[in-house]
Amino acid sequence: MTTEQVVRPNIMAVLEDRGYRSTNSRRSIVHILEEKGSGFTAEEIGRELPSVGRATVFRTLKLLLEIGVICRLNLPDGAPRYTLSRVEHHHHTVCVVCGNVGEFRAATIERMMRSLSNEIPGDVVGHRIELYITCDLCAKENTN
Amino acid sequence: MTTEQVVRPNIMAVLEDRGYRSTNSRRSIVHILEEKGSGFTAEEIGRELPSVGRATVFRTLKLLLEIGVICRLNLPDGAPRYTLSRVEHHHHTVCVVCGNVGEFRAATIERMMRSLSNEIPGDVVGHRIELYITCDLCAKENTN
DNA sequence: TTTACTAATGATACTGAATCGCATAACAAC
DNA sequence: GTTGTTATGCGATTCAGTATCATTAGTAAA
Repeated sequence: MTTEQVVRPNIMAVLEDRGYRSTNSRRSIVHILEEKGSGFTAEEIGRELPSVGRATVFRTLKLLLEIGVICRLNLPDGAPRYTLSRVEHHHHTVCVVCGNVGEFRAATIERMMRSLSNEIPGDVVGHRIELYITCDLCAKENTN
Repeated sequence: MTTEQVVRPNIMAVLEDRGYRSTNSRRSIVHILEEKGSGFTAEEIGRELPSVGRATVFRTLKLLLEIGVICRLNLPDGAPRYTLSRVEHHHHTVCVVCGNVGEFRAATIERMMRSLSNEIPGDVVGHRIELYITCDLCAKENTN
């Protein structure tokens, strides 16, 4: 399994490379994302940037999703949460207590998913795995 | 892997056993669910039952979710879809073309998830797996 | 460094899914 | 039937996300 931090590409550079403009709003949104890192909602970002329009927040998140630098997590309840995506293909751990989101990768899972393809009626084109956990921090707080 | 149909409990009986009333609206909603079986949205049900109030459709689906006879599937886009849940613990296949939802169970997955627990920081309390596929029907239509 | 083009923005209105509050209706037990 | 309570339908409301559109601000070229 791999949980190490991977050097994150300069997000604004990625945007510009794709022909998108480097604007004030985008820079400040990206800045917040890099601060927060994981598990933020669109609303949270809007709240921290009152000068940036609601629509722009959503537009920017959509853009970042498309170019793959963040990913959206549809938890069973509540608004979708976004996470900076550190590694190419990965899955998420979600703490059921505090809602914090982590990333992990496990080669064994990928191998197994590929072997499942033979047993599923149809062509498997992708998969998504979420692990629900109580994170170490929340576990500790509970025992105190 | 297990894909066989399992005898489904009488949903209305389950409701009544828990002290909920057997009402007209609930009966007709449950009836539709049993007809459709998988991959329906709340809106679809409401459309087929114009005499039943919107709120009641949502209330009933929520109730059925709570008692575990259906499950909700949050696909990356569009409204959540519901499926009758045939077996206790299972996962879903979603056709990326037609949106049809299937169920599967694989002991190997469960074993692996359990072994993953040792490598994840925190206590794993549950998991959710979705396989994205193109189903046989859609694959066939494409080649024609 | 101006000019000119066009992408991006913010404000606002709007959509669509889901929930809330409430007066009324329907159920279950007697 | 009578009664107490649960469930309902309606309409208003919330909340995430999108569409529209006039205006602004990047960008590249003159």
